[in-house]
Amino acid sequence: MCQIRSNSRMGDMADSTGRGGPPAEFTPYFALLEASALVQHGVEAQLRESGDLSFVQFQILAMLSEDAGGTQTMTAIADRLVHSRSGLTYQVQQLEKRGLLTRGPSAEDERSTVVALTGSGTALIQRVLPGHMAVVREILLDALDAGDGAELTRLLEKVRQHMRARPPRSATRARPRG
Amino acid sequence: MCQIRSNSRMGDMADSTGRGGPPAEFTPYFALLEASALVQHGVEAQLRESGDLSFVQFQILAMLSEDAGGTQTMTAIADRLVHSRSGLTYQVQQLEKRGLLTRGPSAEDERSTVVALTGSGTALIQRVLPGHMAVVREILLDALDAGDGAELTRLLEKVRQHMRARPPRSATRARPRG
DNA sequence: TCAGCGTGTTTCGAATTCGAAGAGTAGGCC
DNA sequence: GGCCTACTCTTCGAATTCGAAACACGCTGA
Repeated sequence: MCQIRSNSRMGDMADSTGRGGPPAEFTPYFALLEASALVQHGVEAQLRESGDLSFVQFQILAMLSEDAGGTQTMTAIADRLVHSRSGLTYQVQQLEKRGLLTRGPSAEDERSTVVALTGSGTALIQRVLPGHMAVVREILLDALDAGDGAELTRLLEKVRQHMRARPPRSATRARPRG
Repeated sequence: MCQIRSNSRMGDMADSTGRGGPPAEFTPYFALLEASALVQHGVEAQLRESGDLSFVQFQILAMLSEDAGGTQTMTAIADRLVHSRSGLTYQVQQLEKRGLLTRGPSAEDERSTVVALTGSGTALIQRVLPGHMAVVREILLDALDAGDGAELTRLLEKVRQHMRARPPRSATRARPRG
């Protein structure tokens, strides 16, 4: 399991072009990517061991388990995860093979596929969840006191809203008019 | 390009097991992963358009261009990126095919492979870099004022050091005896 | 010198990912 | 009704990723 070691020298990137640029400005960029990668790796190991789930699979099951009904359309799931539609189709198929969820037609919109958690799926996610949360605490939250956690959330929320506001660059490109 | 939509309800995960757990505690976790994914997607699109590079490939070239000599061993690169050794071998091969870098034996340690940037590689990274930094500013840094950026860096640095301090969970497993 | 272990890298097979293309439904407009 | 655009999902092929195993070198100790 390899990981980003340090980002201090990455800040010198600006030197390559302008020689003496403001590298400090980009430190949050590298820090963000590195921290995220480290967290995700740590979490993946635990999920694999405890429930033979990839992080993506866990996210799908966890998202379904949030709602009482435990049903979502493919699009609703894809919009919240970082995977392509085709990639989601693949993973949902895998989970369906294992009997953790089912797929069926939607009553409201016949184009849609409704994904629903099964009893096995519910049981698995509930079995995995405590350990998952423990690992998240261990590798991430323990590094922060309450104030830091709130501050980090506030900053990342700003970032999220900023990025959500701009077009995804490759989805639903600017309509010809209006 | 699909992305995580919201994380507010993911916080209810705790309800699935304990019913009424402290979901707010885990908000930084989801916010971190989501923000990172959004940033990375935005950056990838630009790199693909401007230099036909994946994010990983860009990272490799950028890391090499940091040092004046422009040489690194495979392990040194892998330790700083989030890819397996085998994955790094693959990507370095791709870049070598394009003439952006070369591989050769190390004088100091004959087990090592030394990766060096070529003139083409240097030219490419310097051509791509300004646009890359512009996109990073646009999608990430513009969301933060100077103080926020510094604060975010401080928090992520805490997280990084915390995570770097613990064993990677699957590398160099606990030795049989001290 | 030889065995044995740790380290550095690549090869190999399998799993996962994406984008583009295809099939089908929804809704607006004539 | 018929057409056209938008939306939903899946299939397909290609690229990328990983872990385990293989391979090679370096060091230590007998």
